[in-house]
Amino acid sequence: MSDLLERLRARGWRLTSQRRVVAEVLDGEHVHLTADEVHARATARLPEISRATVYNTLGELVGLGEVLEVATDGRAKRYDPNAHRAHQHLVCSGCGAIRDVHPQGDPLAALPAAERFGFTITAAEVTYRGLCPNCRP
Amino acid sequence: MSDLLERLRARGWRLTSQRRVVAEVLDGEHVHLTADEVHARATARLPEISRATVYNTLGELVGLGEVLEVATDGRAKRYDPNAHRAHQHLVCSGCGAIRDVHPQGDPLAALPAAERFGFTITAAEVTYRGLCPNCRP
DNA sequence: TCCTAACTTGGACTTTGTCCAAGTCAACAC
DNA sequence: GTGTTGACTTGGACAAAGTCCAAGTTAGGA
Repeated sequence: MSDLLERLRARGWRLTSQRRVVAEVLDGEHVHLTADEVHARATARLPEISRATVYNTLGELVGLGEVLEVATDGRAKRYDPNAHRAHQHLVCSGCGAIRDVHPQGDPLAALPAAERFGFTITAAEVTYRGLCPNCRP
Repeated sequence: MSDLLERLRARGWRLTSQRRVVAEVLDGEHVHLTADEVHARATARLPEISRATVYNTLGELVGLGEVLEVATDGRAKRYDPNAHRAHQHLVCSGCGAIRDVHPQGDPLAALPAAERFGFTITAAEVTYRGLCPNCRP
């Protein structure tokens, strides 16, 4: 995590307490928080941090490629700090739990040229849906 | 499309002019309209149709499996009437254009049991991202 | 220690979607 | 046809998620 702060400083980021707290909240594996959840956890450490700053900081981290934006349900976006290892997501249709998963092969390879309609394709995002052990009937 | 109206009637749907108009607006291939776009087009044919009815009707069509909900960008959901042929989506990062595409193989097969964390997986949604011919620099 | 551009703040605003009480009407029975 | 009724529609209020801005604050270089 301090790696992250170092990288950001190296890119000219001004290291404020607000940004530090947001970066700390987003530390770990299988972290997929909404902006509001990030704000709630950040507030626990820095009570006066504003919603606008959380949104700004998340947007900057996404722009820098340090955090991924994940839209699994059409509701609030989620922020995933695991940006440096390619992965996909497994989502429980019952409780909304999210896990990072690593499918075999390159999902891009499954799309033949004839199905690309002249697009220059750069990424493939896969969302697996199902029921987690706790939600299974 | 009248097939659709027949199927719906057979399931006990009351066939109102509002529902008919929404179903007509959602006719075609590569249709991925937001609820607001559906409302705008429906209003052109039936000026007094309300937003609430458009949302209700779209929700019912999704519940009946006649229309798919697609969340490609964390903004407004899109509604895809092509629900009876399995397909994935190709999205232009520049202009937001969406195409239905048909990758080879079953994306579910790429996820090994060890990566399923005890989930019962029922679906895999793939979003390919890139630039369409018009948006390429 | 000072300066200043960059950052943060709170609140207003927008977009997208949901909910509800009251009014309307499609479809069935006759 | 006509009447009846429960399902459907409506407009407006409300909620959730996110954006924008002018004014105040501050990190970090000089």
